[in-house]
Parts: sequence; structure tokens; C-alpha cells
Amino acid sequence: MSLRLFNTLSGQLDELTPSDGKTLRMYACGPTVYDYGHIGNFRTFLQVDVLRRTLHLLGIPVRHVMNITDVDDKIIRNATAAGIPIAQYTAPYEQAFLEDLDSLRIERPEQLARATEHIDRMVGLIQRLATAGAAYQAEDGSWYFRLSSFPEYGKLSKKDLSGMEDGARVDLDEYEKDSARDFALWKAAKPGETSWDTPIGRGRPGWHIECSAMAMEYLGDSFDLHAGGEDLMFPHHENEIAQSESVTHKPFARHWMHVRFLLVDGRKMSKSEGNFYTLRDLLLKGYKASAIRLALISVPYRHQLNFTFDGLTEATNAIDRLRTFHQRLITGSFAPGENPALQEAAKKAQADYLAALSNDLNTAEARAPIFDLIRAANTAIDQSQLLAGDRDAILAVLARFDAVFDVIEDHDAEPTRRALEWAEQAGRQADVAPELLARQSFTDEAVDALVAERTLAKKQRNFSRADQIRNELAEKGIVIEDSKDGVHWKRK
RNA sequence: GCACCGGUGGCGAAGUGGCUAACGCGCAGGUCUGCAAAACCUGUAUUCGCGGGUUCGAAACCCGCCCGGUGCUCCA
Repeated sequence: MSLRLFNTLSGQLDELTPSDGKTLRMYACGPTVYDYGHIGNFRTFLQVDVLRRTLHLLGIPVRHVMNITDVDDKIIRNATAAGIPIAQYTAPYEQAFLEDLDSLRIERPEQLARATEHIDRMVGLIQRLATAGAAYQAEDGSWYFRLSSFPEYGKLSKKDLSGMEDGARVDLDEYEKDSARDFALWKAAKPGETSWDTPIGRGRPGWHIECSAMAMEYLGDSFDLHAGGEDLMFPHHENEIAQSESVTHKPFARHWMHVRFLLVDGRKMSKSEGNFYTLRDLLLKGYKASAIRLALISVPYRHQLNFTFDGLTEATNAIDRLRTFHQRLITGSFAPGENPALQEAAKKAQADYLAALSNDLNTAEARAPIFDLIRAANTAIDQSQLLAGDRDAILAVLARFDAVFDVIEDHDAEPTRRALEWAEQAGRQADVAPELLARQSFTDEAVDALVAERTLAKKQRNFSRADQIRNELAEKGIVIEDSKDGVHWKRK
């Protein structure tokens, strides 16, 4: 099966295949490490993660490059304010970003590329652009891209800029540019700012040239896919195309994927609206990393997602259903053999699941057959009609589901532990939800002891004591289930 | 202003010309249970923002209107 993915450049669903017949080469715009990542950032990174995991599921190897922007205006401003070198300023945020990726189970790209380690490549690219007549130096020493040299400008975002009059809305004198829309490739050093001494002068790279240079360094002049948030389509990605193709005269990326912005409570997320959340904020409120992951990937990437706390609760409960069922399969004992109806159901679920993902990564549709299968299997178990061979077939389907969604296996303790540790270091203890602390207060051993006491009480038909223990545990977020094969408990 | 996306049960959300409108969450009732939980069953949209039209047939296509959101500038 092959993956059909919407291509912003062509405006339609195109098959995504490796042009070299082997490995799919993709570039995704990464973070600017001047602060902690927020859930909007992570929706994009998560959807790219869904893409690469789906490709793997379809048997397509991936070479994925992501940049880390560790020099830009905000970084310089903040580092200057703090009185420290930019590398010292960005290092903790880069570290935090990588931790957050791990918390959300976002697979690391094959190659991470820091902007400050590729200055030479960027300078080289600007020199080639200058030779080609597509770049020029302004009086202050900054370099600009000459838009008029690239007639195809606007082909990605479908903008026709030919009618734009220079100077109509921008004061040209201020910019020392030939044309108001020409964008910066290289910014001349200002006193006291971080800068590099290079053959094209002293200064620092513009944001757009960074991605062009690093993408071509690791993936070649032409590669398969370029991804990013929808806001980057214009001007960032448009500029990347202009810079790259002006030098190579080859298509830069064949396929472009753009993830839509999310809203929070129906509005665009922003600090001034008071609806701005980092991953760490949510973990400290007591939400599980897996629930955040599921909530952010369950709405397909081309749709606006309205993020709410109700949505997180829903995701939490859906995950409970998945995990409870998974446990039931693993811990239950089943007679040998196969039930043809369940074998068929498992086969169908897997086919429908893969078909939905292959259709422009329709994660919402992909969930349905999995839940259908769970109901069919639960019914069969209740009637003792699920056999060992069926369990294995269904576990295999769940494994494929988790190969992309990755929420059934419980890895939630570590991100929460890390977030609590961070809160302490960063002086954010006040933001830790009391319920979360209460939940952490019971060790597994303490729970086991109470559960054992309750089981004994039940045997002696001392139900009031048994219920008392159950309520006490429930208050700490621990749920008890009595089943035929013993007592299980889990943390909510 | 120009461009674009969306409005499907209480909520989230698939489906884009033809089987009883997926799936998840929630809620109500039932089965099971000492009681719960889990699981299962039934019910939660006779209908897909509103009004017209096209068609044998529309949630899906066309026209108009109403509502919500986004981009055009740093932004995932």
C-alpha cells in the first residue's frame, strides 16, 4: 500500500514515494530554541511523527532532517538581556525540547542540525546566489534576495505578487533594499550582537537561508518532502524555494506538507489571550503525556483542532479503554485454536486501519476499526469464544496501531516524574496540581498492601472495611477491579 | 479589503452523490457483581447551519444567506 498525502505545491493528493526508490528524504522545520515548546508546536511535530511512523509501517525507510534554530532576533535579544552568550542561553531550551519530544514519544529525526554549526554552508549559498545575480549587498552590509530574479515566486502559497507596487505600504528608505519585498539572507552585525566573520562580511544568517542550506547539505539539491506548520508556507517556505532553486535550477522539495494551526478554546493560542500552554504546563496539571499525544493526533493534520481540557479528559478515557483491553488479552488465559469470525475481524480491522492512514493520514478514521475490533473481541471473551490464536492476531493489530499512535504501552510515569523534577528546579512548584501530588504520594508497594488487606476483608465478608479501602484509594486516583482471575488496580 | 477553511447526536469527530449517518467520550436504563469497576446490550441525529436548486436519489454538487475560525507581518 502506498501513502497518498496532500501536496501544497500541486494542490492535490499525491502519492508520496522515495524518488531514489529506497529512502524517503524529508526535511521538517524544527524549533527556535528561545523558550519552552507549546502545544501548538507539538501538534506539528506530532503530525510529522505520525507521517514518519506511517511510512515505516508501510515499509518505507525515512531519512528525516530537522533544524534547530539557535540564532535569531529573539535569541539575541534575550541572551543580551541575560548577559550571557547565545549558546549558553539556548542550550537549556534545546535540551528541554528534546526531553519534550521524548515525553510525547515523538521519534527523533535521523539528523538534527543546529544553525550555528552550518554558517559556512549558508555563506556559501549566499555567494552562489550573488554569482547567479539573485543576491545583492545593501549599504549597511546586509545581503538580500532579489525577488525579481525568481519569477516563480509564490508558486507554493499560490500568491501572485506581480501586482504589488513597491513602496505602496512599506517605507523603502528604511530598508536599503532594491525592492520592498526582497528578504534578508544575511544581516550585517550591529555593535554588541553575536556575529560571524565571513567572506561576505561580519554578521549573522537570516532565518530562511538556514533551512535551505541545511536541507541541501543533508538531503541533496532535490528531495522528497518538506513539512512544517501552515504559517511557514509564506513567506518562509516560499523563500526557501526561491533561494534553493535559484542556485540549483532543480525542484527543491517535490512534496510539501503543512499542518494546520490549533485553536485553544476556540481562539488562536497566544500569551495575551491567556490560553497559552506548554507541554510542561499540562503535565504539571496532571494530564498524562499519552493523553496529550492522542488528543493532538486524533484530529487529522489538515483540520483545525480545537484544544480543550475536556478533549484531554476524553483522550485519557479512550486510552483507558485501549489499555484495559490490552491487559485483558495479555493476562487472560485462552484455549488453543482460532475462531474464524475473529480472525476475519482482525484482518478487516488491520486493512481498514492501514487504508485510513494511507489516505492522507486520516487518524480519526483509522481509530474506528480498532475500537470496532475491541468490542468484537470483548464480546467474544465474555462468551468464552476468543481463542489463543485470536489473541495473537488481535495483539498483532494492536501492535500496528501502537506503531503509529503509541499510547497503549504505558510510558506515562517518566514524563510526569521529569516534569515534577523540572518544576522544582525552575521554581514552578506552585503550578503543580494538588491532585497530582496526592497521586504521587502512594507507592506501588503501599497500594499492593492496601489491596491485599481489602481482599482479606472481602473474604471475611467485611464489606464495609473493603469499601472503605476502595474509596481511600479512589481518592488518590487508584481504581480497583475485581475480576475472575484476581484483583487488578491501576492509576487513573 | 483580498484569499481560504469549517458549521454532522450533549461534546469531539469520520463520511463528500445511493447499504440501517463510522468511531471515541459523556449521559440514561439493563446484564454481571456483596456493592462497584471492567465488559456487554439498549437508548441517546428520522437527520447532517438556514433557504432555494440540480438529480431517479444529496449531509455530500450548484446559488444565496447566517454563524465560527484562519492567512495576507515574527509565529508550529
